Amino acid sequence: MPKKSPVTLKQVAERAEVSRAAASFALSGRQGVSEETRSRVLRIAEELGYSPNQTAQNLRSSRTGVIAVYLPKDVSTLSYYMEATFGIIDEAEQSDHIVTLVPHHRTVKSLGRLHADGIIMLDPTFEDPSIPRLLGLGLPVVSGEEMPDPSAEVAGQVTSDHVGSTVELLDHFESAGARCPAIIAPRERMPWAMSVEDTYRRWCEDRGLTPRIEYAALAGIEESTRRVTRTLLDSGSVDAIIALTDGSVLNVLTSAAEYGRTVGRDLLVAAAVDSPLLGYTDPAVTAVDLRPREFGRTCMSVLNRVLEGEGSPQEPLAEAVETTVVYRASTAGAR
Amino acid sequence: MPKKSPVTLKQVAERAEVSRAAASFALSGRQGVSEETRSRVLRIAEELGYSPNQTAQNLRSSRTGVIAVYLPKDVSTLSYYMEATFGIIDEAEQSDHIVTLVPHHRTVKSLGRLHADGIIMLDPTFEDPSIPRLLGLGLPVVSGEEMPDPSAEVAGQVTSDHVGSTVELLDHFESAGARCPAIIAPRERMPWAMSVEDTYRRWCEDRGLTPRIEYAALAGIEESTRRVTRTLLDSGSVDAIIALTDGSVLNVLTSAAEYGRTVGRDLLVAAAVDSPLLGYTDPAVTAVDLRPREFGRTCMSVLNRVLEGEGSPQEPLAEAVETTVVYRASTAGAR
DNA sequence: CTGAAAGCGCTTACAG
DNA sequence: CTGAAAGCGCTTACAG
Repeated sequence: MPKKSPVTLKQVAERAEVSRAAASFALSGRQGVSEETRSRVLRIAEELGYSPNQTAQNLRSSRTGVIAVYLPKDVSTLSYYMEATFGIIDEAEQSDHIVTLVPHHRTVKSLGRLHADGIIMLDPTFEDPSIPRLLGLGLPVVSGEEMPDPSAEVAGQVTSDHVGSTVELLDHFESAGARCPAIIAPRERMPWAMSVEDTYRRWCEDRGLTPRIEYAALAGIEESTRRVTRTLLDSGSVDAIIALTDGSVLNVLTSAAEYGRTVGRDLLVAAAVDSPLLGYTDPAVTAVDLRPREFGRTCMSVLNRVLEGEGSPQEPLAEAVETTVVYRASTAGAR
Repeated sequence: MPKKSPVTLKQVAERAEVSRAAASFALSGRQGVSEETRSRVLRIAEELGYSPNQTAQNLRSSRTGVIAVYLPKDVSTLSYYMEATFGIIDEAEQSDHIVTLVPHHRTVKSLGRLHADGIIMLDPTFEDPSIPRLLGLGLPVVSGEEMPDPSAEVAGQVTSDHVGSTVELLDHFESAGARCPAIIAPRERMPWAMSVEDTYRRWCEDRGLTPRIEYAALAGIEESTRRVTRTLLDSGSVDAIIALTDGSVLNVLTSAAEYGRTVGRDLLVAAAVDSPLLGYTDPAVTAVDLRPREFGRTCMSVLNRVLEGEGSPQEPLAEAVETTVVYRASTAGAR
């Protein structure tokens, strides 16, 4: 296939017998050109298959046309992030931005080469050294879930109601007969997970229960989840578990089986993040649907508003995305 | 944070008291500037935190700096694609490209606005209407796994040895005592899956066995996998199953349990794609490690060679990535 | 070894 | 209502 060189504005203008400026005005819908000329230019542009050179447009408007998305490390098994990323992509099309993923191994130096109009950080973690570096780039940042450092100057923030969903899950456990719920949280401390954790602690406190919290590292989450699940089950009394990630909950099921526990009857299990897998495990697992696609779209639409000048570091834009608990067999209870 | 406008070449040149051209030469390591001048320019660039404006460079060199990656639809649960994408990203940094994902809903029109230097298609499927459109853009394409239409003019192709790994799995089944293996393939026809299927058919034929093949759609793969697994188990004779995707194999495990079959003993199960989950299910599932990260890197390095002028539609570049079967408890066999 | 100039494709004040 | 010109930041032939 011969690399046909793309049609330029100049060619459209020549064919339409107007100046490039006039052609540009016609295409952009700007005033200053007669209706007749405009429609002619549009028709010719269509015929020629003209598509403006984004690079030139970007240079002219001194923007990059790029949105950088930063995900936590070691999350390839979590469909949440892929869904959220596609949500961002959907919305980014509206503002003619392309979306690129920031690799994790980046050094300070290579980060300096990251040219973007804005950054979306999903689930920023406390220990991640890239986060301050990314913030230091001086680009507008929208965080999906809270920033680990609340003083970080983000232009916008999108959150889910983890407090509400956690209370709902715990109340559901309780009404299904559980008396000693535990949670398994990611070792990497992320604000959303800590919010779940805090909510859980408070819920326990209100009832005079001792919280039972175990941590599993995201790198090798399967292995560590199995280990901590055993720890929880060894203790004997635990009768319900919330695993914070969708992948790890599978390992809770497996470990439970080894202990002769029947999930959904004498051990209730739920996940703080839903995934397509969880509807079809045995038993199917109750989980919180965080609507990752919508979450991603919301992050990007907030960023678009920021890029248009809304919000400020003092008054960051904030949005929340609805969540829903999806009840399945794993929390049916003994009755 | 005040949006500090980035340092330009002009500023570096002025500080170094040379022309922009000289500064450019110094930075690019090109001849035509004294060593002394070069080191001074480099030092000043460093001091000022200069980073060339990619957009301007791209415009100048009439490239976009963008690689578009196209994934099959409905694969968010498959870690393979996320890993492969990050592999592509790693390698794309070498050639100063950023990587963007192509959304699926794109119309012909919006595809026209896809400005990229090249396209990497992972696991192109037969029925996907976007594929001919993407090919029609006239950009160099590297396909990860074969193209559905072998006459499609791709500039490069990266494959895994599915024939070898499938035979290895089947032989392993056989030596573990299985006599009637079946496979569950994605309904969306992809060349790699068909290659597994063909290999399976031939393997059966060689032994006078009747092939047992069921199909599961990627959209809702969990549900359909359970259904077809039941179909296979209802028949009674099936004693081994290869599920082609990592997500669906979990549903095979679940369904098997419902039928009172003990996976790893009276039912052997394996997956044609490994994932971190499979090492920690109960039992752990034998699977083919396709080295997705390396696969992605290879796709991008092939594309880089194409962009540098290697290969041609008549003589596309071809690379293969090694695979390894990872043996786990699900195929241990009765002995 | 270095500088002045042209140009990548676009948009937008500024004159007419 | 339209055209000529400048400029986004860079690179590279072309003169000196």
